[in-house]
Amino acid sequence: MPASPIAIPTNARSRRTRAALLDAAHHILEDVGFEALTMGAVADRAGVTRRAVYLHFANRAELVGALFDHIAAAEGLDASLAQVWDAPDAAAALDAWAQHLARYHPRLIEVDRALQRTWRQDPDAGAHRKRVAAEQLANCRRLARGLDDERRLALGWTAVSAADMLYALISSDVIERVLVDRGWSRRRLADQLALLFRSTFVA
Amino acid sequence: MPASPIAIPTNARSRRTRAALLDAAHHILEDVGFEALTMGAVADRAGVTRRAVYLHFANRAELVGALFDHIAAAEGLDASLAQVWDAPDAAAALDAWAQHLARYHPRLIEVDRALQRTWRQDPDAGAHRKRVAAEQLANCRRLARGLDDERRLALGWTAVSAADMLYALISSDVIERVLVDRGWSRRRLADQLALLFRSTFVA
DNA sequence: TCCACACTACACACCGTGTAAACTTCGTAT
DNA sequence: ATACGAAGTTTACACGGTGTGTAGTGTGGA
Repeated sequence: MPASPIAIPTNARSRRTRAALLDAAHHILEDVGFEALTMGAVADRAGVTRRAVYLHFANRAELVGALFDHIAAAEGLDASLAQVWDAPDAAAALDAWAQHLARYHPRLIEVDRALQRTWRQDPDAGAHRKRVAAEQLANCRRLARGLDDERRLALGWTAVSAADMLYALISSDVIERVLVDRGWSRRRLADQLALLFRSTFVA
Repeated sequence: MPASPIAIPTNARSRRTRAALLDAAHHILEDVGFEALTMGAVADRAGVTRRAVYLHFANRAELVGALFDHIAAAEGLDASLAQVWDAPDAAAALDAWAQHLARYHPRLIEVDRALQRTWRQDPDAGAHRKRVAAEQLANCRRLARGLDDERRLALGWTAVSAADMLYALISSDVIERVLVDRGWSRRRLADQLALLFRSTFVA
């Protein structure tokens, strides 16, 4: 049994504290990195007992999961994605997708890593992982299907295989390797990524 | 100071134990995953005290670093790579590279993840990380330069930017997402990856 | 006003890392 | 063949993180 997650509270005081905890976690992640994201650190930063954190999140995995959604909202995931679906055609959507990745993903890299780590050691945390993966895959499918519908999908790809490959390429790791290890700018990442997508998937 | 690593011993007994430890670690990684790769587990499996592990590796990071090399050798990294450099031209080398990734990387995914994790929480472990990254980058540069020299590098890329992008695409994460999450076969991965590389980088 | 619930304070068990010191066993060089 | 030194054992610690238990304090909302 997946250890029922703690429900989001209706109570004012609770909601305040919960938000403070998520904000604290967010800041720790940005300022120090996910290694420092301990229950104690979050509690301290939120001005609350470590014990109180467990009144809001059953365990670290649950906190990190909630944090992901919190940050996605705070950083404007939906707004960033909207620009993709607003594109006039599928090829343009792919360009917008590259821009979206370069714009949005870097902000999520730390959480993403934290998530990756937690859900591996915590079989329970699989639910959240699955949800995120499903959302990402859905976006990729939409892109690939768009190309296919417009008959602009490159030879050698099907809507399914293109979606899978796009899904693989979302990996924060790729973005980090280029941004951090190789010192690219986001702008450059967006351009080169768009180029890669176009030459690979667009006929 | 980077806490000088423990030298590889000449002593027979030492070498035997050290090998046993690395083998034990290797098996744990394959059978259970890197979460189970604790000093205690490795010691148990090698039939040795936990304390003895510290006679061979200063800390967990050093063990994992050594393990990486151990596995690279055991799984035949050099042989796998040789097939890339044997290719008749740069484009064929890129195909061979895709095959190499699909063939070799899956075996290293677990260690790679373990490494990623350790070197983040252990500033000391940076040395090993740098070395691996440098080797990977050198390979990518060689591929990109090969294309460039043959004037077959696609528009929009330079030898440097192509190398960087190839380097980013090595990420075990990409391979895992497609192999594990999407259920691709290695064969399929190799083919689609080759296709991606060719259409992106080869004029 | 009063009650449930959020939160605190303090305490505990558990696990993993890394270190310490005194002891035993094994390899090997003479 | 033996004696020496390195490798390995045993037992024990300190430390930091997670997660739980429980009695008591405060605060929001009806």
